[in-house]
Amino acid sequence: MVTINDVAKAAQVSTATVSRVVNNGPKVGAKTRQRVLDVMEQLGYRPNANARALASQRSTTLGVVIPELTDPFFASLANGVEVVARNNGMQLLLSTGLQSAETERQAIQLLIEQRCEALVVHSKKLDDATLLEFASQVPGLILIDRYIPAIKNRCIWLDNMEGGRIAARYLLSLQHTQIACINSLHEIDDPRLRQEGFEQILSESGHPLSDQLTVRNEPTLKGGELAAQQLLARDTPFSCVFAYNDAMAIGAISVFEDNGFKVPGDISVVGFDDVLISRYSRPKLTTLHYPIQEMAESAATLALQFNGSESTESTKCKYIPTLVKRESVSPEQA
Amino acid sequence: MVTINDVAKAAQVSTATVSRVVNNGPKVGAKTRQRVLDVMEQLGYRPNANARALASQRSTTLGVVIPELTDPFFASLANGVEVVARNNGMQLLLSTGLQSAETERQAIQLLIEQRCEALVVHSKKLDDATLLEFASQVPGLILIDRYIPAIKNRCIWLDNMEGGRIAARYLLSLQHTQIACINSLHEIDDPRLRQEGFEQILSESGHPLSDQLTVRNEPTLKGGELAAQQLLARDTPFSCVFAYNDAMAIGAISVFEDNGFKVPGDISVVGFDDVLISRYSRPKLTTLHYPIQEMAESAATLALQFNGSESTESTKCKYIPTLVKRESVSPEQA
DNA sequence: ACCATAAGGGAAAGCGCTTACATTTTAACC
DNA sequence: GGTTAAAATGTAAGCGCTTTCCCTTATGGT
Repeated sequence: MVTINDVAKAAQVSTATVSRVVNNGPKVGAKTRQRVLDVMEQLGYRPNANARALASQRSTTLGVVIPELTDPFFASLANGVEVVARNNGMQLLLSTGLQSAETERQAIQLLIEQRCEALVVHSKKLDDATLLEFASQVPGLILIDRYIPAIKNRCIWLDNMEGGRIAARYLLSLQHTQIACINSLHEIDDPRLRQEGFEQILSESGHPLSDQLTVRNEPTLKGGELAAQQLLARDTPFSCVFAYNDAMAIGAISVFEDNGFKVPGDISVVGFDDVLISRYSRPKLTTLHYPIQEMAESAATLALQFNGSESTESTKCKYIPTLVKRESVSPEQA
Repeated sequence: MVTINDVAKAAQVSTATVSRVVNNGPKVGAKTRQRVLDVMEQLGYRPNANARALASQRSTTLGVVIPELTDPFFASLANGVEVVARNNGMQLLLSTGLQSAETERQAIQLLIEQRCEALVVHSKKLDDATLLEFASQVPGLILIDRYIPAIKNRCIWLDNMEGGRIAARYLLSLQHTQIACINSLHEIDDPRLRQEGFEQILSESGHPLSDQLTVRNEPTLKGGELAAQQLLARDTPFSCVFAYNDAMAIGAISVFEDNGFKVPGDISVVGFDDVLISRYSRPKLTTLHYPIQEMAESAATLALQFNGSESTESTKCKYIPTLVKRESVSPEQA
């Protein structure tokens, strides 16, 4: 590969001047600049980002850790970070955590080794202590979808509990009283918090959530199908269900319909996340919008400025999901 | 950040020795190694990947260029590359091309500047000449979903025409004769080739594709809906449609059903790509499986070995889509 | 004991840049 | 034309590593 030296020689200037041209720095005469530019073009010069990063002590990469790329939810998250990277002329370095603490740790470490300018981390498996440790080592590290009080201004998270409340209020407002809940069985905060908020409102309304109508399963399409079957097998009537996420909701809907229940006619279903498929499904899914891309963008922006100055405490950290009414919920018509 | 020098000093060895330990190199005694390891641990040493890349002239990053992250198809592609990266202890550097020639070019250039060890590029907008130019500059550059004869062993592509043929044969085998086609209006090869293969078989069978039953639109859910409406408005009866991709297929299905046609009862629909949503849709979509993740893995592997030695011509470059029969197609029952 | 040999470890020269500082050129003014 | 300040360019010291030699010790054979 042609180096800055080759360019310097060919253009009969010092490497310093070439460097200035490359970085659009000042203090370069118009003629010289043009000559250097021409030589660069002609030689096909591509500055070595590694050397640049090393010499300048700053890099043009933005790192992001997500569990997996193929989940549309995380793809949106990565996308949000990518948008910010692009807007700042940076590159996206992506590592997947694959749902295991050890891979999550490795992913973060690798990104640190790459000396990313900033890091947006989605970690559910690593414990607070480990994350705090990383955060203390890396200034531009921001956690997304996670809340750790000690570094609360470096966390961007969704108010899951409020999400549960919103769903509950909505269902109650439509006169539903026999309410079911399909939750994830993963041992993370989200399922717990969503259900907690949900139950809270139901209890307050005098229609507490019945254990009979609460089931857990994998937070996937398949898991939703199984959960729906369990629910049906309980033989306790219900007119609506609050699902942990859109995938489970859609899985559940297909089982309900296969069993002769119309959605939303006989059973209303509300999902969570509002990922793309909720718009593709039939009926289109009523769900809680999780503004993940927006959150990711804000996380990345925050990460970038955190790295620079420690100021600007103004960023919004807590996001509230919003209800998106589509076609999978109707008033109770008993 | 603590550097190799700090470690060397603390462990009372030279940086060369530390380097050897880090790289698991030979020529370092067991005791020394352990001492260095301890110091590294204690100081929280993280080798600087940029410096490493610079000094060793090889990097641990694998670059990938895709149009966008949020499209599940491309997410799978990126995922395939990520898998290979992970298996080789490397990192994924991702750039999106955003469907424009200029951004595609920039994306590639940026990755070159990062000195990725290998590059998997999905480009539809850049012309052959530009791509050839890049390919000649970067040994480890592989094109995916694209075929350029001059560098055919560095291309991994799908036989779109054969895909069209397979769809056509299948539909014909079910006695369909009034056949429609919903295609993408993008000016790239894929739509053209798929339709070409499709038409070829139909013509051979004596039931050539009618212009009346061919419509084009954006290759999206919305585009599929619009296309279906156009088709319906044509007032020419048809019993099945071959859609450009799953999104269009699903969009079309919803319009058909909204207009009182049962799928597959009245109208059969076959999609293309077999992305996740095709399994979430109702009815589940019969479609042509595009083994994009597998192709991406193979592309990344190829890219990596190309970079090393120029040998191993054995890689499979052409992939054939396979028919996945699900629920959106039934025999003609006229 | 003696020397050959191998094994462990160090010195130092880069890798391709950036950048503070020094130097030269140019332009501007009286 | 001479003086200066400003503008343009060059010099060179790193950035944090890797890696080639080279040197110092053990080791073992005789």
